[in-house]
Amino acid sequence: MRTYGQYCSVAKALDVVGDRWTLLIVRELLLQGPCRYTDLKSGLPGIATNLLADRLRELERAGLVRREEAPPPIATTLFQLTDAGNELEPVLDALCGWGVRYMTAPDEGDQFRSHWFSLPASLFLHDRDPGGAPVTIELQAAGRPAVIEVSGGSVRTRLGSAPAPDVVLRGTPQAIMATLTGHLTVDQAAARGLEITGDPAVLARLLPEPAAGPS
Amino acid sequence: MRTYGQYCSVAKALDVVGDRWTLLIVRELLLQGPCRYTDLKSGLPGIATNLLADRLRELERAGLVRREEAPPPIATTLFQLTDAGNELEPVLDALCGWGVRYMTAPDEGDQFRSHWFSLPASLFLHDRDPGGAPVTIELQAAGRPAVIEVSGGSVRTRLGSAPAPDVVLRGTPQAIMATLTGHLTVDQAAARGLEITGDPAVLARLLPEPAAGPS
DNA sequence: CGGCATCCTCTTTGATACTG
DNA sequence: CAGTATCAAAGAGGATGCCG
Repeated sequence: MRTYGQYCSVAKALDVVGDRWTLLIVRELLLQGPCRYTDLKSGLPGIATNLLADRLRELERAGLVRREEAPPPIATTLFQLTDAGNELEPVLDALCGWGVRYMTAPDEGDQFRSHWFSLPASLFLHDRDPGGAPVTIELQAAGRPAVIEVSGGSVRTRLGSAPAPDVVLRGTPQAIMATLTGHLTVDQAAARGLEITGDPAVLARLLPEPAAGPS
Repeated sequence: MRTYGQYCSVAKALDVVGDRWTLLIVRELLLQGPCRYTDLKSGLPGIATNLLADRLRELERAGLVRREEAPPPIATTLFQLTDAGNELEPVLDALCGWGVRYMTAPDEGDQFRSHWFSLPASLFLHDRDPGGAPVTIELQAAGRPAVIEVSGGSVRTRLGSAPAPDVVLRGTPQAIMATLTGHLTVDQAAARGLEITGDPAVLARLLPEPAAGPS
């Protein structure tokens, strides 16, 4: 394990989570909760299997990940974050917030997974009416649908469908992302192909004030 | 430039700043302001010079760093962060906050620079009496002294000495770090060799509530 | 299938030396 | 001062094999 050899908090943090893929593995475990090896691999398109195994071992040694042998009938290994691992969430949030500037059009060949909407959703959506009735928004992009559930002022996202969502957003990951992050207004997004059905007031309650310039 | 190929804000951020040394270079430019190549190298003990040159080029191409040829009489190149670069501060803050858990004893051979106190200082010190008189605290560890300046509720740190500091902390980087982050109370730190001179009330005004367990 | 380990190639890094 | 050049070592990526 190569370290920076600097007595600095940032350098020490990067000694532990600065290796390639490491923070993305933490992202998966944060967003998905306890995961099987195969779940991790499919949530991390592009990772080499030996690298995933290596990193999981390192994360375990560092005390960020705990490995649990689920008993039969499950009979599989589950990987989950420890407290120290969960406490990386502010780091992921900050990176997510800084990285949205690059979330314009996907690059050629970019992969996408619906649960990746979770971080931007909780980072950018805020309930302006925390006492109001709970609402759900279904997101339909490539792959599986996702649901944003808002209640009591908290915003949570999970994979799956809602029985009767208040709003459905259907379109490319890019269009949905731009709407969630406030990069496009609802009208602008609709004009670019985002299908919006349901109650517009729910979106007005949650979406951030859109930024100045369009695009 | 190797990318993760994932349409996710975190992955896109790491595509840009995820390489080894990159975030530490940003740290230096954030803490030190515009820097000469040599200043950067001495603030990044352990970096290979070709790697520093490579990274600076990449950071410039990515629009995080601007290179400026200072005219004579200075006649040197200055590297400074652009707005996009400066906006990485929340990422550095989050990493710093998460990394303090590893700031126990320095590892064998760890290097230290006094300006590295800046991040923990602004992260952990808070002025409980923002209307009170401005105060300064001088930190004397290895290398050059540093000064924490508190006024109008803001906490700033710079290299150098204060003419008449309200408090002087003198000791190992570890002892000072533990005190600033609230890992040790003033009394505990003093018992472990930290020399504290000046007005104790100033520290009480600024230091965080110390955590439960000692060490 | 789930959870890796091995083998091989290619790229990145680190250390050192040298230059305008 | 601000890098470039060189080279060995480490790490990443990809394919495939193995074992319960």
